[in-house]
Amino acid sequence: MALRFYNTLTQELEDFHPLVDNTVRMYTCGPTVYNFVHIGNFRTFTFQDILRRWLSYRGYELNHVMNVTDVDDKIIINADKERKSIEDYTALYTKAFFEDAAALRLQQPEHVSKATEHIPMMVKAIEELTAKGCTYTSEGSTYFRIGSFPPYGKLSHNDFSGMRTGARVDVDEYDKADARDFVLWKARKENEPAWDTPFGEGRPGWHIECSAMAMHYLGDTLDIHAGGIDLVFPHHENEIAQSESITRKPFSRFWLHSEHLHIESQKMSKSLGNFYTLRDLLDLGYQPETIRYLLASVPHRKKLNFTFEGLKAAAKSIERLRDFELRLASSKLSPGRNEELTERSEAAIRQFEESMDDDLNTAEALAAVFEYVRAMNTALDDNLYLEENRWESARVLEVFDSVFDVLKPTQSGGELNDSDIEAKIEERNQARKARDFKGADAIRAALMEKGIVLEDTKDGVRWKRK
RNA sequence: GGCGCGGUAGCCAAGUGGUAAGGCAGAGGUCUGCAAAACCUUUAUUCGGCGGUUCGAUCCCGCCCCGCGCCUCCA
Repeated sequence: MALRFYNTLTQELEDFHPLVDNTVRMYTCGPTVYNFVHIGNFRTFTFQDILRRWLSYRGYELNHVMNVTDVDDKIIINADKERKSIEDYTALYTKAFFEDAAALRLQQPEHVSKATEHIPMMVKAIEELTAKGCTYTSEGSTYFRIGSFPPYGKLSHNDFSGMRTGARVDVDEYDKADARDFVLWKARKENEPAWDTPFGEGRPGWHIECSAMAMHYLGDTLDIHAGGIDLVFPHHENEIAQSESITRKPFSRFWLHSEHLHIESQKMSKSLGNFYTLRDLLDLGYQPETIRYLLASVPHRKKLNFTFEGLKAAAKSIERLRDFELRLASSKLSPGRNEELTERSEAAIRQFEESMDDDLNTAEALAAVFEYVRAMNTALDDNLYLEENRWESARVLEVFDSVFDVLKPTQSGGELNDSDIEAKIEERNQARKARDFKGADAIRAALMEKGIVLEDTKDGVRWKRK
């Protein structure tokens, strides 16, 4: 089965191929850096990371642009409250965002583009729109005239004809000709950052930022545009209106949207106050990869209900896979190859690939891995697993981890280094040999105290960090 | 009201017109000096409700109930 994605634009699953050569031109809406982003936001960024990794796995080159919105209403208000400059204020949260993203093992897009560094591209885009008669000005601000773009609503599948009015409608503090119109350029206000342009001093509206930067780096037509589902309307709809009005070409071939992270059956959001940041969860003692696993384990088009029970389950799931990895590495195996297991390994990879190809069905892909692990454990128990099968299983885990990236522990730390631990274990083995179980148990307990778990197996003692 | 998504075991959740993946938790077992850990087995006659289509529906259609999202900023 070919790689396919559900496209919000067509509301269908479609086979995916890049338009030009082997490179996927992709744009994703990044954070607005007015605060710490929460793990609901990171669900979307984790989805985008899984998408990236799977496209890479499938042999495509990536040209991925993510914006950072570093000038907007909230930023201006918050920075003012804290009496910081916009630059200092956004620098803080931009840094925090990328630290958190790194902790979650999110790959960096090829281009991270800050809005404030791309004002000329936005100005050019607005001028082009004006030349095409798609704009008007009102009280110093420039607006996009929705009436000039008949397909408006094609992404969100909304029919806006009922809202079409000739009357002037006052919405917010701006004066628009039509309720649907949106601002391209906001007139300068007192104490706000502003850029001088042919159409007046001011700052960009949110939507033009993404259109301008996407087209600047990726050309007229993108292969994929992705973001959270709440951006479908109006943000992505507006991007289409702007870009396609300029180019008269499709702005993006595929639109991929991820569902929300819920908490107690409600959208996790800043405004509801029901959110956790990554830092919150790390402070509670959870590992970043546990959160990554949880966010990645449910397919992106499904709502995911966040619970601490779910988080603990994620941690245990990772542990099960790491235990298998450790068992593989530490088992004494007879020489040879079990062909049946070889086939089983190939089948596992095939199932994993087919699941991921199917609109990134991570839940099904995980099932393939866990079924495989159980089968191999059983074979190990029954001494049917042979030396030559070892690398095949390693390959299965490698494929899995090239996407999920959770097997390597984040903390290699702890007070004891490996050789200290090995020495203690040897000490305990001597005590056991001498039937000094009290002494042996004391060593075991001391290690346990430091987070080192010992397992007595038929192949000797195995240990891991808890 | 319009548009969109969903309701599957205690929890998180796949999935298919032919009789329910996987993970966690629970129960049993194996291993062990004991333990822990690990591993194995097991757990839904049933997929929100009612009709319909069909030889057969959890999966298709209709209606209803419930939850969520967007329609203003929002991942």
